[in-house]
Amino acid sequence: MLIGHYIHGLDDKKRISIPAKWRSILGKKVVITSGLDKSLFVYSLKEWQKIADKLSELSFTNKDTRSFTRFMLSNAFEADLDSVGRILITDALKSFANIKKKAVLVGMHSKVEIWGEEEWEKYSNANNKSADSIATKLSEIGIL
Amino acid sequence: MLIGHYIHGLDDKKRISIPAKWRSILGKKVVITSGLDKSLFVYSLKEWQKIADKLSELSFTNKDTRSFTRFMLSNAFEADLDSVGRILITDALKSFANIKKKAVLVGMHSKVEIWGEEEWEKYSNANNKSADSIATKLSEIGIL
DNA sequence: GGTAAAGGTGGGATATTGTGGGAGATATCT
DNA sequence: AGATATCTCCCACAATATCCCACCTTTACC
Repeated sequence: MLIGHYIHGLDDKKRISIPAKWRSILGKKVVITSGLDKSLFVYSLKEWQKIADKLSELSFTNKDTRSFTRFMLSNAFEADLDSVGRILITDALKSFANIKKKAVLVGMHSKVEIWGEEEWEKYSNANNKSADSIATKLSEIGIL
Repeated sequence: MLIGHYIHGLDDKKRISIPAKWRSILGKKVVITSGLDKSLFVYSLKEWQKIADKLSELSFTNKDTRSFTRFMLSNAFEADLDSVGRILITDALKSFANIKKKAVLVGMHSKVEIWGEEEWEKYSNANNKSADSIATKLSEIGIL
């Protein structure tokens, strides 16, 4: 289970370290793609396969599913962890998530999200304020 | 699995490089034809055979499937990769996809799409905006 | 608190890839 | 048939990505 968050820097070669704790879970190869809220999604090869299978079931003659599949696949990139556990962030993904010098890696169950530092600050600040009201909602529906 | 996208230039001889990562998947010979949304489809010989089989199963008496089959087959031709992994784009296909100096190669599971650069920009800009609808799609197929 | 291990960062050498161009073979037109 | 244009195969170069090793900081442990 991937949890917690880490702030790591991107070097000149656009590499970023995957936290050591997560490496055994993610494996040697991962797939990174554009996600939601200006973040990137990182999947283990196994998890990605599940998604890819579902996508390939969609018919390419339907216009909507075509554009959705293109969104998911065109920015996807199979990245190998190097000998010290880093992956490469392509230019396209880097600018999609608005990542500058530092990025935030967030553990989200089975996948990792990567955020640009500023974007993360903005998002989590806005979200912490509403955490109370979310907690209230959760208790109302009996989860917490 | 073919994923990601690359921007490559067409030289004076109308050749374009197939990304090195994809060559082992596509093989030495590919079939290129006019696709959907003003893009070209590139299949490995094996995948093309599947498509051709499916097309032949379609009813000849139906007007729509007839014209679709014609559309897929009439512009298809077999292209060999040269010694450094390039294929030739005929004038007909080049103008069909409105390819000028640069083209975008998009990995779509089992096939590659080739877009004119401007066309790709237009298309992806028009589609990336709707993150909500993407989230909806994701939950529909059970990813989130 | 000091020492050892582990994790994150940086940089250099090498191999690979994308692109351009040339020579020979093939086709086309007068 | 000859000349001209086109296509195909092959080689060369420059840019870039990949691999590998070394450093430095932080963490853990005695």
